[in-house]
Amino acid sequence: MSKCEHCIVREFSTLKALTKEELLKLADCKTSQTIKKGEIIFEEGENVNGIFCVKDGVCKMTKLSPNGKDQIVKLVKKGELLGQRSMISDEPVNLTAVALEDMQVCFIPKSDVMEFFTDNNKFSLNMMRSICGDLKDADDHMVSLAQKNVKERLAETLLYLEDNFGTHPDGSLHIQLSREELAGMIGTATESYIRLLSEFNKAGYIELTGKKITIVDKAKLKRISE
Amino acid sequence: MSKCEHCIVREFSTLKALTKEELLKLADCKTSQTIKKGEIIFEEGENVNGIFCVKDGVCKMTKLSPNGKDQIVKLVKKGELLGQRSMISDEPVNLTAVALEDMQVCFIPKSDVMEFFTDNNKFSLNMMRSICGDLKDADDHMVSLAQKNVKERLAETLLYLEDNFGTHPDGSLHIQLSREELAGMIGTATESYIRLLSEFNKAGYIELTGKKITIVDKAKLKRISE
DNA sequence: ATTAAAATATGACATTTGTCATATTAATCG
DNA sequence: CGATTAATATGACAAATGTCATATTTTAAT
Repeated sequence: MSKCEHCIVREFSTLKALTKEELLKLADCKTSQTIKKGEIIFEEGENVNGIFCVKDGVCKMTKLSPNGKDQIVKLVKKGELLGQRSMISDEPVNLTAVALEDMQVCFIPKSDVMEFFTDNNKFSLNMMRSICGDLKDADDHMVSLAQKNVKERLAETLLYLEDNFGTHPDGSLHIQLSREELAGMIGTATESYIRLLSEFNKAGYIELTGKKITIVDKAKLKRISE
Repeated sequence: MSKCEHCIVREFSTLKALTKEELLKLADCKTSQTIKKGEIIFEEGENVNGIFCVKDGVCKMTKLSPNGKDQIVKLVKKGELLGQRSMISDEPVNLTAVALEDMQVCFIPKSDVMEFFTDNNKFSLNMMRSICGDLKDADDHMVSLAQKNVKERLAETLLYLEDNFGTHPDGSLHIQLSREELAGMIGTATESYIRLLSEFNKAGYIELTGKKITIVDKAKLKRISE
C-alpha cells in the first residue's frame, strides 16, 4: 500500500485539506489500480460508491446523447478526482469515464470520504469549491456551444487542449483524440470537423502530421475563437 | 424583520438543514427586498458577497457571449438560492440575474453563511448536493445544446418550461419570455426561433395567442425532443 | 507480409440555420 | 387618442452544417 502523503492528487485536489492522520487512514482504505488506454473506469448509470483519484493519465467523461453520439463533456487529468458529483448526490454516475491513455488511479470508498466531510470542515469547503469550479466551466462551455459556430468552437478547443494538456517535445498536442471523439467534443459531425481541420491546416494555423495536431498560429486561433 | 422559519426558501432549499437557533440568527442578518420585473439583481463580474433567497418570482441567469448575445443559462424560481457558486468560490459572479417577474428576495451576507458552513455539517452537505444537482443539469444541457438541432431543443425547452414553471389557468405557459430571450435560451437566432414556433403552431403542437404559448400536443413535442 | 477492418479524408448534395430587408402587430409615451 | 418605438413575423437568400457515398490511408490481426 503506497503512501498518500506525497501523491500528486493530494497536492492538486481537494485532498490537500486532509490532515496527517487522515492521510494515513486514506492510505489504508484506498485501493490502487492500473487502467489501460481505452478501458472504461465507470459507465453512465452505474453506482460507483466512492471517488477515484487520478494519479496519472487522462480520461474523457462522456454522455450518450439520444441520437446515439457520445459527447465529451470534460477531460480529467492527473491530480484530479472522478465521481464526486454522483457520490455526493447519492445517485448513479451521469457520465461515462474512459481512459485516453494508460492510467494510475486510486479508489476511495464513499464511507471514508463521508467521514472526512464530517470531521474536516476545510475538506468540505475545498470540495465545494472544486465542484463550483466545475459548474462555472460547465456554464462557460454551455454558452460556447450555444452561441459559437463550429469553426469558433474548434479553434477554442484546440487552444484549450494545448493550454491544459500541453504538447509533446515536437510541439504537437499531447492529448490524442480520434476525429470522432473530437467532433463529439465540439458537438459536430465527424466529417465537418475533418473538413475544418484540413481548412485550418491549409490556412497554416495548424499542422497535421498523421494523427498529430500542432498549433502553429496561436494568435490566429485565438482571434477565430473570439 | 419577518421570520425565516416558515419561509418557502427554507422549505425547499439547502436552508432546511438550519437549526432553530440558526434560523433566528438568519432572520436577524438577512435583508429583504422587492425587485421589479426587468430589474437586475446582480451582473456578471460583480462582487456579491452573499446569497439571495428567492421568496417569490422567477429570474433568468444569463451570460453575455462574445458575439454580443445573451444566453440564458438557467432560470431560478421561488424556493431556490442565487449566488452560491460565486460566494463559495470567492469570485465575482459569472452570470447576470434579471427578474422575469416581480420578485421577493432576501440577501444573506457571506460571513453569516460561512458560519453556517463551519457549524452545521448537514448544511454544508446540503449545499454540496444542491450544487451537484446544478452541475448535472448543466452537463445535460450541454449535451442537448451540442447534439440536438434547434427544433429538438425548442420542443425540449417548451416541455421544460411547462414542467418546471407550470401554466396559467388557461393552460398557457406561466413563464413569459420574449422571442429574443427564448431564442437565446435555446441558442439560435430570433428569426429561426420565431419560424419554428409558427411551424409548431401550424402543425398543431402548440397554440399561440398573443405572447402566450400553450402546449397542445405534449406527446408529440416529447417525441420531437427525442 | 497480407488481408481485413477501422479511421481518415473528400466530393456531392440536402437540410438547417443565419442574415438582412421589410411587413405587421403590439406596447409605450406624451 | 395618435404618434413613435419596440416586438413579432415573414420572405428571400446566403452560409453553415449534416448526410451519404466513396476513396484513401492507417491500424490491427493472422
